[in-house]
Amino acid sequence: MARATRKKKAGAKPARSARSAARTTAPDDGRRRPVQKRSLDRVDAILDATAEVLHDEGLAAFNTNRVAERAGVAVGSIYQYFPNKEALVDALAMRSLQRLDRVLEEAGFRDDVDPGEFAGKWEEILDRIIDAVADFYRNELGFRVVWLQGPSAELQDKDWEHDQVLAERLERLFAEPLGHLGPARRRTVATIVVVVAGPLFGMMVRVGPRRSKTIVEETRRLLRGYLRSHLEEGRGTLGPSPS
Amino acid sequence: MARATRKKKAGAKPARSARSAARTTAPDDGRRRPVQKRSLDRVDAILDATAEVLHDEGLAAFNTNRVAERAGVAVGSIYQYFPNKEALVDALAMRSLQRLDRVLEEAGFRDDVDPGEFAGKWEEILDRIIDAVADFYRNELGFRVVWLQGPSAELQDKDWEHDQVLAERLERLFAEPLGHLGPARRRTVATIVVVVAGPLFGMMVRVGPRRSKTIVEETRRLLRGYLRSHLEEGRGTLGPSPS
Amino acid sequence: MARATRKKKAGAKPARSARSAARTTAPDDGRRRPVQKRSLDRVDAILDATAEVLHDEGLAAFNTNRVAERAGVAVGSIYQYFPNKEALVDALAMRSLQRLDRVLEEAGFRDDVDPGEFAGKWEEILDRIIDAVADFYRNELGFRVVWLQGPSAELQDKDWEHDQVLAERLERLFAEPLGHLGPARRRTVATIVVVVAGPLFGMMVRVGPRRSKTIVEETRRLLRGYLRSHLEEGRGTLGPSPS
Amino acid sequence: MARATRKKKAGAKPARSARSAARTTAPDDGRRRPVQKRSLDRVDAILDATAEVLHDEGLAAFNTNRVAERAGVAVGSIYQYFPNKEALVDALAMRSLQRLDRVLEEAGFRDDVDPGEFAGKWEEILDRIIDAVADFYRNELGFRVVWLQGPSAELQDKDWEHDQVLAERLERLFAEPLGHLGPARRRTVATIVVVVAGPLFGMMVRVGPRRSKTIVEETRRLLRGYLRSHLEEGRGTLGPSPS
DNA sequence: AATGAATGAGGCTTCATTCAT
DNA sequence: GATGAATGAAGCCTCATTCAT
Repeated sequence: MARATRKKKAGAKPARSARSAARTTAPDDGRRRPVQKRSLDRVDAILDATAEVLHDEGLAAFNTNRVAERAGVAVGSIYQYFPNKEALVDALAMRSLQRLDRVLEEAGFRDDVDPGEFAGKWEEILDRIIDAVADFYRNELGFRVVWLQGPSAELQDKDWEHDQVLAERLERLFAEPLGHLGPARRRTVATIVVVVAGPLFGMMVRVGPRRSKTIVEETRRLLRGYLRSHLEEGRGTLGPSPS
Repeated sequence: MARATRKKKAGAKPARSARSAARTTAPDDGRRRPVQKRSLDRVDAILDATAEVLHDEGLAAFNTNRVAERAGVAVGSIYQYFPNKEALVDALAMRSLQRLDRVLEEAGFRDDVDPGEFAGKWEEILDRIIDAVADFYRNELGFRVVWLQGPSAELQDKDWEHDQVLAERLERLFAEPLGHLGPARRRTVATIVVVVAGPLFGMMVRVGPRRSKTIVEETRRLLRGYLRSHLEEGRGTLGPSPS
Repeated sequence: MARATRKKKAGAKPARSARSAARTTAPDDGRRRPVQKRSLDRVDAILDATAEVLHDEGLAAFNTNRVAERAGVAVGSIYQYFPNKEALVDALAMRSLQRLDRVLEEAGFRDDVDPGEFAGKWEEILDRIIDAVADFYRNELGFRVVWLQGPSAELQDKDWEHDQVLAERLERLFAEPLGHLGPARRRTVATIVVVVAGPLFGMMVRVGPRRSKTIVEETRRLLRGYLRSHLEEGRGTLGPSPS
Repeated sequence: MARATRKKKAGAKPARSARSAARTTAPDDGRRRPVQKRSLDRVDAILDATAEVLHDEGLAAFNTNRVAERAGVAVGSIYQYFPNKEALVDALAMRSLQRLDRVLEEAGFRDDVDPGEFAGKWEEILDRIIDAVADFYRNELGFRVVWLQGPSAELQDKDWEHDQVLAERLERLFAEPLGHLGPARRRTVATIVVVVAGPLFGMMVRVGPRRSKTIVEETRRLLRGYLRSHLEEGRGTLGPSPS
């Protein structure tokens, strides 16, 4: 959940937590509502405004006054919840990351899944993930904006950490079928899958819907193929040929 | 998602690592000019300083006075050659891109190559490219800094355009063997190869040399596998199995 | 020139040393109220907090929120009792001044003393005053803080006025033995005694207890000597020599 | 001499030193010119403006924009020479202190004076000092303003240090005739003389010229008397009686 | 052409004060 | 009365850009 990053000297009154991460992706009623509506509380409003400003006007035009204006609050209110300008971007990033996690989990990429079970249907899950994340990239304004535009060194670290978490999860789920690779290589393989996916989703957003569809298919092929090549090697010389 | 990680903060003028990639590798005309040195003219010095400041101190600390100081010139001199601050980053980006092009061409990824000939030895060329670009990423400070760190919207456009150029070239070289794909899809496939390569090279730089080697191998496998899967499909049911 | 030295910076809630000097020493009415405690009512709590903040964190860090926090009340409550920030410092100053007056009166420096009687034992009373005031300076946090640190122009006026009141009282008590001086000069002499005493008390607080004792003695000598020189002049050529 | 206090990160280009401390007090031509004229260079102009603002509008109204305005320079120029607002006050204080030193030295209170010689004419020198310093207090705008109005904790430390320096000098000059006091007590006596003088000079400035004259006389009497009382004690039981 | 001091608009942040609860 | 979140004016400081030397 979005939560102000605070470093103030004195008594920290943590911000009213902004939750409702799922809201974003829940196909409430069939009609996809414009995500990023007027938020429930001020923190969300401020983060939404941050995303909007970054997206609409760019990093250069991103300043506290602009954000306050867009959020419909006074500048001072920003500092009630965030220690400084940078914290805004950080918090937005974290909120997006957590929303992404939610999306991934709903798509079946979860820690609590039985690895054996997962191995049997990973291709199906991969498909669902691709669709869900593509959707997420399209709708979560903050995500594109922060991660593709102006990540600070700290954010890049956070991003890398998050990638590692996802890679670990992937690794765990494939631990057995990829057992023939050493743990180090297995980890690298998992990381590559995670890392490579990013720009592909980015492409999907950038291009029109028609081409986007093609990219989804190619992403599927690329990732499936890569994983399969490793899985088959583990299974012996002869595996079933891919469709 | 993953991008380059940067950590250093201030001071510590690191080995002025910008090494004029183009010149370095091109024994242009017999007369070897002093390579690996402080740049020959002011513009280069300024761009080198730009890269250094961005790399060592981050986007936030990047300003004209800092650059002038690092470059050993007066602020005013910057404005002799560049209309404004942004132009510095743009120029650095373009210089890096040109150097990358040079590296790619030297590795055999050229427009003037005969497509037929290329088809026969593409895997070998791909390997050479991977090695060469990995090297480039490691050594060209400006490249990492600008492209992996804080690309503005404009730069992202430039980056995308450059990717398109490379994708077109790739597409042309593979025009015949990938003929069974429509031109649109063929273009997408080529673009994906180009786009996906970026973060992989980024990883190579980020991690230690040992793991970097593994990533190179996996990159090879990923890209070869992807291209091969398309190539084989075009060749009929049975293609020669890969080594 | 010399003024109180302050060093501490943040945190470290020191023993809430404000001790309601007036109450402390005045067994007002038989009912002993809890002394040396957190102040009894909000106004006192707020003024105590004002003194603490000024003392511990300095004038720059002195603000209404900080005071409210330290006092354990809401900012709004400050405005229940004080019209604005400045009024806090003013009120603290006045409270300290009143406490000082009380101390002086207890030491025998009173308006209701008979001048004749006073003339006979002024040296003894002066000694008592010096001891009592030195004590007061040491214990009354607010006093040091406000008067020795950053008195505004207005406060300086108040200080000056208070000095005048004390000087008048001194003048009245010495009216007869100093009759040979004109009233104007008599007034100046009295003022000088009062004004000069301030920094001497300041020194006593600043230095260690050993040196403080020496300063007390020298202060005694300085003031006694000064007053005596005028008194003797009035008494004719030959006065009894001092011990 | 006034000199910008700089703490900048990078290459410190010390400000154009502002000298001409003496100018202030030199009775050039009999007519006392309004001291604090338009200064010779920017640093002096800025410090003069600082003094003026502090004096005319008070500490509360003292802000960088106001100073820049008064000095007739851009805000940015202040930061060319001073790291921050506080440094302005510090520098002003130091400039004044150094001018005071100059005045004291011209009045004969110097380190290079022979102690024996000094002992013979100390009363005369004391008179000259009192006159000169009284003059200085009256004319050196910055001095009154900084030392009597808003000294920060740091400034108070500096002030105390300066007092110590003067006290040491005094002690040295009186080393022999006050030999009967231990060094510690001798030091205290000297310090008291220095410390007590401050508020007396302050008074001289505050009151009208008539009363000021009286205060000068009383100051003379107070300090002479105090020093004499110690000197005579050292000289045996019977010393020549003072005039 | 080179220099770098000067400029001043603009951005970040603080904090006195208000006022709805 | 008490509370403390909200407000937004005001102040500090930075830094892109100019221009006299």
